[in-house]
Amino acid sequence: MTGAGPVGWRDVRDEVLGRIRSRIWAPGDPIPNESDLARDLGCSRGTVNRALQALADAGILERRRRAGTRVARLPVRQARFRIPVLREEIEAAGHRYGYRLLSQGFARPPAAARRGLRDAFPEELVHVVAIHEADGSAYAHEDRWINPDAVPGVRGADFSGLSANEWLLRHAPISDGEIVFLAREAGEGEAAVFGCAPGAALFRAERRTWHQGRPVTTVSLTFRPGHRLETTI
Amino acid sequence: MTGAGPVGWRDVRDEVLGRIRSRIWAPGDPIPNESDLARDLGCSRGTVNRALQALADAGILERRRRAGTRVARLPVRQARFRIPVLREEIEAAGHRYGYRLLSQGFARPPAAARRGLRDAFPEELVHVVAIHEADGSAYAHEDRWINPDAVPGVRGADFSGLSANEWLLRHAPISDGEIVFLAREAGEGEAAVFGCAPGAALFRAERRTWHQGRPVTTVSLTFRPGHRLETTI
DNA sequence: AAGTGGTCTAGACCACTCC
DNA sequence: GAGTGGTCTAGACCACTTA
Repeated sequence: MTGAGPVGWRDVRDEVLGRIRSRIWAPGDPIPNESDLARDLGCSRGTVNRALQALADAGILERRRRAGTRVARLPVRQARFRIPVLREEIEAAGHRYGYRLLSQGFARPPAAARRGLRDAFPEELVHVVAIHEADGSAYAHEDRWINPDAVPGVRGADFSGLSANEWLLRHAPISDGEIVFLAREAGEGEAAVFGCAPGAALFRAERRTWHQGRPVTTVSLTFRPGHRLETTI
Repeated sequence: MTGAGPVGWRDVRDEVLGRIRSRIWAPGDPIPNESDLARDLGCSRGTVNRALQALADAGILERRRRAGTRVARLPVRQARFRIPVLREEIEAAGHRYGYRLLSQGFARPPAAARRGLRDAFPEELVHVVAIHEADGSAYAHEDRWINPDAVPGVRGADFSGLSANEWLLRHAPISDGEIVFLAREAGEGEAAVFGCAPGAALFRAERRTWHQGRPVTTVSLTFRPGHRLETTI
């Protein structure tokens, strides 16, 4: 390295990436330790550390104490996507957001919903069904169960004006969650909501969240036909 | 803070998270600057910086120079998922992986595929169609177009034994990419491959990748009925 | 103009792991 | 035991933004 100018961690990252792409360092190969790299690149070890951590975080490098740093054999591609509140997603796309509460109650969840919550939770849960609209037509159908033991005050909440999603964001802390994406054929109800044929392929996201081990909510969001979830690597 | 013991950046992160969850710092509120926090928590500014950067990265905080750090009003949930090579995904699930090349050629892509590649690319592309199997039955259908200008040697590559996916991982560097997930109704060909009814809802991932602005490959992966993409928040 | 986060440095100690 | 990455520190300068 005889490059001029300041050396930031992004420069180090790009330099390392370049050496990997040009096969100077091939998949599986060890790369020099941080101190040597720092001397080589003309910066401090801290800067190299930051760059290599970013690359390890992205799956390009594998690092282990004492064992050193290696180029990953099969670079694990990762993608990340934001999960916006539906209202923001719709408004960001330039459409007018609408919300219609179909039902709000207190009931025993069916077996399918119970399975999703695992762990312990009361017999009866708050059940909310609603439609999110874009420019007046149905955008997504929401079917949600909320554990009142984990969310104080949810029994008295009114979800006719504010969606349960946004209400929960403000009132229920969350520590963990999982999401499942799948394709599903429209049932009679969904066909009516979306004005499509029964059996049409719909995109669905099922989300379950916990707070410190206690199930908080499980929600199933079914999107109108043609919905696409886009993300960047 | 009168806590004893060493203060690591994870401790700082957890302390800040606790104050947010207990509403000491509510959504939209500004939090103290890094120097004050460091003095308060009994550590150096660098440690605070690392913790706050992690929280900002997770969407919990919003930070801007001069303007300071605030608790995000609508915490943007983010999910991240790994995109494993299909062989690994199938083997990790405990199944036997199989691969069948259906066709490999050189052709003009249809309009739909051309649109996906945007930018400039040659008239004719390498076209690969294959099936990935789990325990002998079809798991995913792959339809891929590869830009020979961006991937030297792809014209002579043989994808009958090694999937194009793995071949490309070893031979084609990638700088950017995008993925789209959607639900789609099975056509005649897919119904035959998967042994399902035409019109069944199938989960599909479309991925496009570039290297330094040049399109490398576009691939459409259609999964067998019932496929679920799972991820963690 | 001034205050904030972004980053680099040089040094240090530690945890982990492989030999 | 020894070498590696993980992390903390104290200080410094800079870039950006807002008042």
